[in-house]
Amino acid sequence: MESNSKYNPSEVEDKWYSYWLNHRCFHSEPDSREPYTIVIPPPNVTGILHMGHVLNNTLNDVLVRKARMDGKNACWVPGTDHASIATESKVVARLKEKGIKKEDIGREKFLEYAWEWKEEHGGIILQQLRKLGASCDWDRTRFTMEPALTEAVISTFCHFYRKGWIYRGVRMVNWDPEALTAVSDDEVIHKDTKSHFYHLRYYVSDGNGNPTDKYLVIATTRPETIMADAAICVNPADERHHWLRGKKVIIPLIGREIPVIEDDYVEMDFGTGCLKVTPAHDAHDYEIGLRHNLPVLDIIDDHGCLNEKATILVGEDRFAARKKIVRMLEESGNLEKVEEYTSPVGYSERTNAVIEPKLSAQWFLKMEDLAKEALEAVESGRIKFIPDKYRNTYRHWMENAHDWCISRQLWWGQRIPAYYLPDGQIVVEENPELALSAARKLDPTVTAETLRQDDDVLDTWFSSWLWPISVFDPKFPGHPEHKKNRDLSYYYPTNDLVTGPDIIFFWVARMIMAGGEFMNEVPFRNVYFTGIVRDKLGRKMSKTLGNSPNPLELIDKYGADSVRLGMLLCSSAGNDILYDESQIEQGRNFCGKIWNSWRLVNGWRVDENAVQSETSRVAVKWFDNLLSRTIETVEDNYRKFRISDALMTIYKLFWDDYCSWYLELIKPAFGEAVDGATYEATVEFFTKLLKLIHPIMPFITEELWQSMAERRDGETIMFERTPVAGPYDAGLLDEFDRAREIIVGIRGIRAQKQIAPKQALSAMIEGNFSEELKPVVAKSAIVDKFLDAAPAGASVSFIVGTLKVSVPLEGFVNADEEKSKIEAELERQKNFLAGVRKKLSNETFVSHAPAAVVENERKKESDALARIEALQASLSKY
RNA sequence: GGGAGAUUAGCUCAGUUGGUUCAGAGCGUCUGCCUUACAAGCAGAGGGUCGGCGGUUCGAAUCCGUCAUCUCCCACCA
Repeated sequence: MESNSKYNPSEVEDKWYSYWLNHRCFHSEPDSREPYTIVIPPPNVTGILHMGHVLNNTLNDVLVRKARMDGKNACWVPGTDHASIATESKVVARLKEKGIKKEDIGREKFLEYAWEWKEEHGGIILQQLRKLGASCDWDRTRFTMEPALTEAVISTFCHFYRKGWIYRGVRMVNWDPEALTAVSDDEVIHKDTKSHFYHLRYYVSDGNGNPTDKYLVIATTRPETIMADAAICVNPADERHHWLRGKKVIIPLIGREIPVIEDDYVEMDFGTGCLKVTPAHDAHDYEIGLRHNLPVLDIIDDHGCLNEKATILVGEDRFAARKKIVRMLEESGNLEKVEEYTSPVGYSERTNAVIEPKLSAQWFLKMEDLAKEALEAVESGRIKFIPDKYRNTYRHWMENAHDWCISRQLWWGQRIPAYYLPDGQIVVEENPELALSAARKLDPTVTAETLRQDDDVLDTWFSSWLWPISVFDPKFPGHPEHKKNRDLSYYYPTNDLVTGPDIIFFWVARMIMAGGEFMNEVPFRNVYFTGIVRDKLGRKMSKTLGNSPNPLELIDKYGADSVRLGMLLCSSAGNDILYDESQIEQGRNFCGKIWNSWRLVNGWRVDENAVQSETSRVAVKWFDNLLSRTIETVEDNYRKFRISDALMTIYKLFWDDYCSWYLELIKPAFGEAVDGATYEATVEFFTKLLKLIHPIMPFITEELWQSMAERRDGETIMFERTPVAGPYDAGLLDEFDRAREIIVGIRGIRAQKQIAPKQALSAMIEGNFSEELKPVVAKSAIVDKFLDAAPAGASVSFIVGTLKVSVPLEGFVNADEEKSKIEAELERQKNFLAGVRKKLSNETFVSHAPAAVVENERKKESDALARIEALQASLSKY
């Protein structure tokens, strides 16, 4: 086989991905094996791949490929999320380009456009994931808004409605008076805005609706809302206002009486300590209104203009009204003063209009019971969070869970299956036909035309919380048949979920709830939380900063394996990832190293009759033991989800131990052949290394594995078994480490004294050093002779553990220099000894510390003494 | 304002229940090498009183207190 001197990922990656697809290597069907299941966190259907996806899906793929090689029936279900808000705004923007407003074309036509857009651009991200090497079972690809899943979602709504957990309630929404729609909290941008703080006098009523000469002062930024005031509120602990208890005050200009109430919400040292309560136009005020049973008076219409309930300035825009009313208040003597004031004001992301808090009817799902069970699932350890710290966050939220507002004022999504009779009664049914017949039972005159379906759609999370269930069985999850579903009963619960901590409540918690409600079983065992990918300056990646690289360009430039490795290198669980292209370069370098290490071995001439050298024999034995120990470490890393540690462990094994030490030891001299035994061992080691790193670097490992031998069509490294750790001799590994230290020491002397690498040296090793490893030292450090007795001339010596290594260097050594070096080392050792002895002479230490610790101190003492003796012997020569 | 977490080498991070020869890794840095797999490489070297102060302990990077700085989540203040 001929191999290029450089690894070229672009030639290799598409070839093997097609090969895997053609042989359906990613496809899974239930069988007798243990399943290993992951469902993808579904990316937005119109999304494109960014670095966060790369991180998340690389981790998913590593876990899936590892499980597959562990012999499990691995299944990774891909799919996309309809993402109602994000997708709808994209479609709206696209229509806007054509000069079309969504209100003008109506719901049905809009949805046609939206589906068109989805068919055209949807799922691009799934294509992009293939470039990364993701081993998803593409036959199982799902979409949260596909008909079957939509049915499940609708049935789920009906289920909870019938259970009495879904109710209609009033809530403050962010109203965009220009777009005439409610927008989500995420779409509101808070900007510090200069405005004014108006101090207004409210005169106390005499009890008959007439003002007295006493008054209180409130401070407000929105004087145009005073007509909607329902009360004045003060803090009960605020003695300045106790005289107002039980009093009523009169709203300026309109003369309406409102009570003075007390509530802890009011800050005593903010403003004047008096708050005007306007339940219809402020979320907090609404809450206070509920507590004190205040009336709600809505004086602003959908366009942001005052309506007839305001009684004055009717029809005026809210900002125009503000200017006018200030003048009116000034004229009436109610305006005490005006302050400059800067406060955060919410603006619509889409229209930049100032958001108006507006009360509207919304649908809610009761969280109490669901949250309780979902909390227990994590507290009991049935679900593990990695890292564990997120349990606190989760607990805090679950103990304070508000009811879930599940309605959204959008069109792209699953429409709420609630139907209104003309008289306002509501029926909730799975489809319009059922709804009509249910409605007719209440009112026989109802027709399909007069029965009106709710305009809102369901929150996207109301479909994605079913994801781990519905990808396997899209029937309504509460359906009695669903437990018989072969896929669902085999694959559910899934094993691991990899996701970001930002959606722990939106998604993770709710999947746990749905699992508990419908399956009586958690949806996954482990949740691995990734960090957020940031640039190397720690900034979030964003389009506006332009600091987000295009993953596809990176894959093009460096190869998918390099990108995967680069991402994993810096990704300990739960920590933010500071991405830097140099990490991907490191991945590319590693690919080169792997590639070239095989070129070396593959280029050797093998002589089956040659006798294995002692060096090679020891090297093979050592690496075999090391491989076993390292595999054990790697398995442990995987068990603890320490993926970057697993990677680093293999990386060092491959590069340092295998390439730099092992291959250099067994490398035949120029022109010579390698013996058969060594060659076979080396090929086996290399094969194991490829398998170990395959889950992380699937492409290069497949390419090399395929090229190493004749493979049958359809064979793949993907289905090879993870190498297993055999027993190993820890003593041998330790002794080899000592040999390495000796070698590094001698090389260091060589570098320091500028002795040519090829010039052989002799050395004396004093102490108990394995005879077996002397050939290793000889070869790696270019030592041609081991001396038994101290040489007469000048030499340089150093200490490794309890061994003393001396290298005779007549002619290279400055005696004074060496002497002072030894003296310095002697001094250091004496200080060390003194420290150890101080500890040992401390009676409390000896009596309190465990015996093993004391014993170790004694060992330190005797070792130090031995070293001191050796150093003094060297010194005596000078 | 409430909550959570962090601070260890120039950078990014490990450091498992306090105790294994004066704290580890990767990258970067410095020095020397075109040594017949790889200069995207090889060999070698330097680099930290573990954020400050105080405490517990025979013993603290590790436990407690406190201060400082940073990050994230939630609420954003009439």
